[in-house]
Amino acid sequence: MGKGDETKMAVLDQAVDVARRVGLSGLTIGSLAEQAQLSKSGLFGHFRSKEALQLQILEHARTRFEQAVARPALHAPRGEPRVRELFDRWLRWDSLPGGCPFVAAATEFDDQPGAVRDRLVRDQRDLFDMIATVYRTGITEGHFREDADPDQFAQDFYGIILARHHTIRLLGDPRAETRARNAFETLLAHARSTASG
Amino acid sequence: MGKGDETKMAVLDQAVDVARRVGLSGLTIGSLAEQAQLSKSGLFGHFRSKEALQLQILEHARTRFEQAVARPALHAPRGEPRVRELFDRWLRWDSLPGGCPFVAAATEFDDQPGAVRDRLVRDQRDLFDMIATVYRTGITEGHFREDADPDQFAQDFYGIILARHHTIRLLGDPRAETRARNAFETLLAHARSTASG
DNA sequence: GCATTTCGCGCACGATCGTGCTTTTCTATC
DNA sequence: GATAGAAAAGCACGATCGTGCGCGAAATGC
Repeated sequence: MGKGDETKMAVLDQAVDVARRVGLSGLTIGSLAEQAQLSKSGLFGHFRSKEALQLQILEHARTRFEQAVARPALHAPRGEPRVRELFDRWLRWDSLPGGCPFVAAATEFDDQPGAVRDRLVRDQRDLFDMIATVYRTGITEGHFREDADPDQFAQDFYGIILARHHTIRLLGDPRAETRARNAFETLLAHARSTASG
Repeated sequence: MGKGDETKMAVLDQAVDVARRVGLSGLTIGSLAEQAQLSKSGLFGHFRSKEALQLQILEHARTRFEQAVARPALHAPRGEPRVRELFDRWLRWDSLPGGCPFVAAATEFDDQPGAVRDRLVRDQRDLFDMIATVYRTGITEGHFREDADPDQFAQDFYGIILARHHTIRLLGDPRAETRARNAFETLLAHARSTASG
């Protein structure tokens, strides 16, 4: 990896952190350059436009998410343990300073058509699919009821995370963490085959 | 109401709609003036700064929310019917073009200290308190279990709404609506005294 | 160790941002 | 219908936005 890619990666690393706090459009090239200790044009040279920068930030964030959440979760035993690991790691991911960058980006771009939104949609869809898939393996493992809808589970799963995200980040209520875990336990209990009804 | 307040209200009406789509900081005075068919300075004169404008947009949005969601819900019979009415109207509120403006503003400002954030925190807290209170009356009415935590219910309630918000607005998946209602029914079933365990 | 590519900086551009000041146009009151 | 006061427009400001060009410095390949 040459010098160029090296600084580019360093910039993207910081950019993802900034995007967590101010979002993808709140992020400005000037301020990002200042934080990276680069000139505005020096930084700009690595990306050919702001939109390209935003896209690469998303891509970089996705890589980080896969490293920190998705891939490790898949190393847990199939079924309920894997679902738990996924949830646990997701909460930690969202607990990093600024929260999950995808949540910020999603609310920013859900009404602004373009390449960024398209990319975001793809990522979000993959996220949902992953939850549903992990849940499905729990069904085949016999941990969960067979008559359950994995997509329903995915949306419920994500709702718990989102509610905690909002409650902690805006209200700063630390009990949101416990409530999220409570909700998750209830969700699991409802999904377990032994609790089927 | 003089001419001034009249146009001011008209501006705020449009501003809330714009804020639903682009948020409070995405909103620019120039574009808002253009949409309101006013000159930039003509519009600006009604508010003394952009922050003041943002605060008044929030205030206006809150008024609208109370008219469309909170107050009508309180006219429903105490207990479960009231909770249902609240949920139903909230979904309709979030289904207006651009979605709930508070969701957009919350993710925008949860990391930016200032008067806007303070105001937002107060509103969000009131929202949560309202859900919890409505739920509490359901306990005293004997509709819900007595050993339930109203704050837990509030967070779960809001999570269902948020998940639907994200899924519909970004992924455009119409099934999110049904899933949200399913989740709500499950939440209620779990809260009912007859389903206590 | 030199030649060549790459990288980063300085500078400048047009546009737009939020915000004031001054003037004109409209409203409301007598 | 004249007049005082409010409302809106016109215009300009400094700042910052994203973006381009050209040059020196640094890294890379032979």
